[in-house]
Amino acid sequence: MAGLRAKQKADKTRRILESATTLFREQGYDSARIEDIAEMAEVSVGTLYNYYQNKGDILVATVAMEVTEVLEAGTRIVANPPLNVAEALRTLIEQYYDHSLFYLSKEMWRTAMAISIQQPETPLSRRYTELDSQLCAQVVQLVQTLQTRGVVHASIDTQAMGEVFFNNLNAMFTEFCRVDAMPLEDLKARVNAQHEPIAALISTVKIV
Amino acid sequence: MAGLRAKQKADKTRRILESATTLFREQGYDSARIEDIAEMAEVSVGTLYNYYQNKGDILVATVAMEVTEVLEAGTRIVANPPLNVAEALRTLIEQYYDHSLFYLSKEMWRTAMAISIQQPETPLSRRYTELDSQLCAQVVQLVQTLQTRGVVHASIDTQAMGEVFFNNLNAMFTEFCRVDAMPLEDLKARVNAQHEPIAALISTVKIV
DNA sequence: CTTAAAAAATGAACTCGTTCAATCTTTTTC
DNA sequence: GAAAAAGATTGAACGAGTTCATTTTTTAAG
Repeated sequence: MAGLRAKQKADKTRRILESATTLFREQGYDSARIEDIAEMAEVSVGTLYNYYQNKGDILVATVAMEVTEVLEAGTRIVANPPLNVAEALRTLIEQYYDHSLFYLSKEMWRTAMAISIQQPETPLSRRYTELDSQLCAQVVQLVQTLQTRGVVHASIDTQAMGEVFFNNLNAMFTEFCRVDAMPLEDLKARVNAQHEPIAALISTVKIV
Repeated sequence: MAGLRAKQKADKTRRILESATTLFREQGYDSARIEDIAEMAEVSVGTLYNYYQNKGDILVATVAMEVTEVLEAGTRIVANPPLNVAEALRTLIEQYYDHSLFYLSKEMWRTAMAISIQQPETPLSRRYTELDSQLCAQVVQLVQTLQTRGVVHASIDTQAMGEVFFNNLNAMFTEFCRVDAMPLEDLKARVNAQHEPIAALISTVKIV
């Protein structure tokens, strides 16, 4: 039996991640004790620490899964975007936002963001930062594509423009997570209100 | 002696804050133990907890001091800004950035940001968020003033534009704090590269 | 000035994330 | 197939933030 250990390892990795995610959602990150996660995953506390460096890493692993899926869905939109700046931006961003609460609660997002800021040198925080860069690159790519297709003025610096759009949508998402009472629709409306006038500025298609 | 207690209280509050800030800077936030902070401030651990809710609150108190000073300095710039969009933005933002490392190290900023995201309901985190809003309002005010003075196109939505500028400068500052090796000058240059093309777009003064 | 009430200070005890020496299981070697 | 080597598991012990019943200090009342 060549892969016995490998199989057991994969199984335990999954069980720990699932148990943790369940408990994080049910009782919140802080209240979910490592001991409880280990018990639910049917491993000892020590074993859990052989699979994840620390409590935060378990959470960031879920985030990585989440962002990876969003990136993939985004690729399709960027490849063939609506030929209207405001609408294209809105489509991509709503895609991001709609997916964001699939695996993670607001509280889990807040904790993940906090960890990635506070300990930027841990492997999983590096991964988080890298995924963020990829999301940013995707927004830049969208603006670039729109320029190539002639709906964004040729004079526009697509790199600068895309980065600013991304930093804004990201900051607004952070605020959304901060305020438990804010619904997704408010977030979308507010970001759209910010981006629409700028989209009009850089668009070749003028609305009368 | 009417104000004996009040005087002692103020004195202890200050001593705790100073001791904590010193130790945070010297050994980093995590390594500075509450026990050591209490000892340096010449109070017991229990007393320290009568003055601050938890370790993070001591740090956020320092941040509040920092941001308050920056806001004040910003008021002067906004009242009488350079009559050139890119330059006005650059002046205000460099003011923010230059002051940012006066009381706090990058590591302290990271921790403070992490706390304010993760526990948004604590009183001092609310204060942090409020100060952030004020900074944002100041950037919006700058764009507004520039529009009133005729250097920003009348058609521009100054609220949206200011918010986007602020979210961007804030996101870039966060990244600056994440990367220990990044010098202040790089941060300024990068933000300027992002804002300059947008400034040109909204400016009435065209550069040939 | 004495005494009662209120406020503040104290530090031992508690919690929970994390570590690591000892033990057990799987794989490899001959 | 037995023995040795490598890998994985375990849970008691540790450290640091936080709490709270008790003690001490200050203020107010008579």
